[in-house]
Amino acid sequence: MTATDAKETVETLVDPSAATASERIDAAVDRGALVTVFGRCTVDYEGRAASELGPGDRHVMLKPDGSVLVHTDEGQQPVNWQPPGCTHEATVTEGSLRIRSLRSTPEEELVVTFESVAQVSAFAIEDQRDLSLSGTEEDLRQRILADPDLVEAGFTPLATERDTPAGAVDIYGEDADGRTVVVELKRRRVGPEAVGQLSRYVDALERDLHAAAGVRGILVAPSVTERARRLLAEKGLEFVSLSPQA
Amino acid sequence: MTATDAKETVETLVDPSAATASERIDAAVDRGALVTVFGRCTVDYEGRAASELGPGDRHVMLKPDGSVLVHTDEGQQPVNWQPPGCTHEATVTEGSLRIRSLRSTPEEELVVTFESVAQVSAFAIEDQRDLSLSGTEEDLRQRILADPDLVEAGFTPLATERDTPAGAVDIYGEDADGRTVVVELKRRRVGPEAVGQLSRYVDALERDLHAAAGVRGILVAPSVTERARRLLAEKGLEFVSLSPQA
DNA sequence: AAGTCGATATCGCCA
DNA sequence: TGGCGATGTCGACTT
Repeated sequence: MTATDAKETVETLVDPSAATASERIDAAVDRGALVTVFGRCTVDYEGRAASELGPGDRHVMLKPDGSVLVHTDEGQQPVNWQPPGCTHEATVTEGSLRIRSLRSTPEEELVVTFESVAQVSAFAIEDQRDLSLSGTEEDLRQRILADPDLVEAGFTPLATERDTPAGAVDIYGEDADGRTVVVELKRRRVGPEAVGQLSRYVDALERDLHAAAGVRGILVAPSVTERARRLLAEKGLEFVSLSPQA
Repeated sequence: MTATDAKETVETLVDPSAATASERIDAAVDRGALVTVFGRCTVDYEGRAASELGPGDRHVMLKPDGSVLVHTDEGQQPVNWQPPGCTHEATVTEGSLRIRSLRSTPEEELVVTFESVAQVSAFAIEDQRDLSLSGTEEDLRQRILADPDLVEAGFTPLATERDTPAGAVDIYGEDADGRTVVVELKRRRVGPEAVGQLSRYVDALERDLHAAAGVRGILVAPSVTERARRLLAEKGLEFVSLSPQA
């Protein structure tokens, strides 16, 4: 029932007993393997919220960093999970395989109880994880800092992440007339929330600087929704269409 | 190299050739199985953003609903993915297994190229997926509707999800003096963002109702950060401490 | 299909 | 560790 490849990178059990599954899972977790269990199970969670999930076929993944993912046949998101930093424990409880995952701060518990186990696999895994990602808000920031005229002719950035009582402003600067400008960046089309965010920063800076002259607020994004456009107009805020990519 | 359990719920290949892996993956996807592939691979993504991921050991999951998840040894979130609704295709390209996943609206492509394949599994999966979850914002709403005095003595809810030009208000009602009240609910401790949201609704309603008398805004959450507390005070908004659970 | 907002959001950064 | 905001956010619901 055990198949191990030449490099010992994978160990797989098919239809293991609860006792065998439990032993192998604990051993694999201890040696830092990524473990998967497929079978019919129920799931109970209690922590920030609480949930119960009745019987069904699920794919459970235990990662070396202490995270747990319970996946059904649908959805990109797991139906239940535990974040990194948890401790896992596999036991045989009333004849069934049970996997229990605990974390603290906040206290959270996830329990998966198997009615049957079709497969258990343990993978030796190593990864440099050097993901290079483009098209982010940071790329949009760099694009503007390299050429501030993209926002407006004569715009001069003075700081990024400038702190205010309402949070940090993406780009803080001044226009050709020397007026203070707050720029809020979004990598994609935005709705009312982004307007609210910009508005908060403008209010906070006007209070902070005693700027009776007024602080200009510019939302930079590829586009805005109709509702957002109206909110911008009502607040006297501006919009400049720009994408992270040229 | 093939192990199939009595119920044919799982089919697993260990160290398959690229050709064998490719065939079995396509066949399994076609029959609606959940497919996992473990091996050394690179990942390329292009769509809303773009990313490249160099060689490393990863666990790839293809779901029957068309989603793809690429997991490394760390993190609850996949390092790369594709949402439900994609079409998958496994091929042998230049001698290597390559899995390509496509979606439209927006156009997005994910390509996983394997240097080596340690294991391929196909799982027959069925699930009712009847998750019962408690401790949500909806629970907090129900708690208040059942006993409005929890917000304030004499508070009368008149509508939930009442629409305004700035979005839908969680609970819309009036106080003992007949003044309009907007209640924004949060299931957990909140920061400046929630204050901005409540503020937007209050502004929009005052404009909408020509309420010169003023609209009261109440944030209901377990707690608020210091910054949020100050923003509430500056905007003349109120806070009531309440959790989803009694 | 697009808009809007909740989420056990997660994740990364910074004080 | 908590606060704060971005995310290829996802997912659910409504229009």
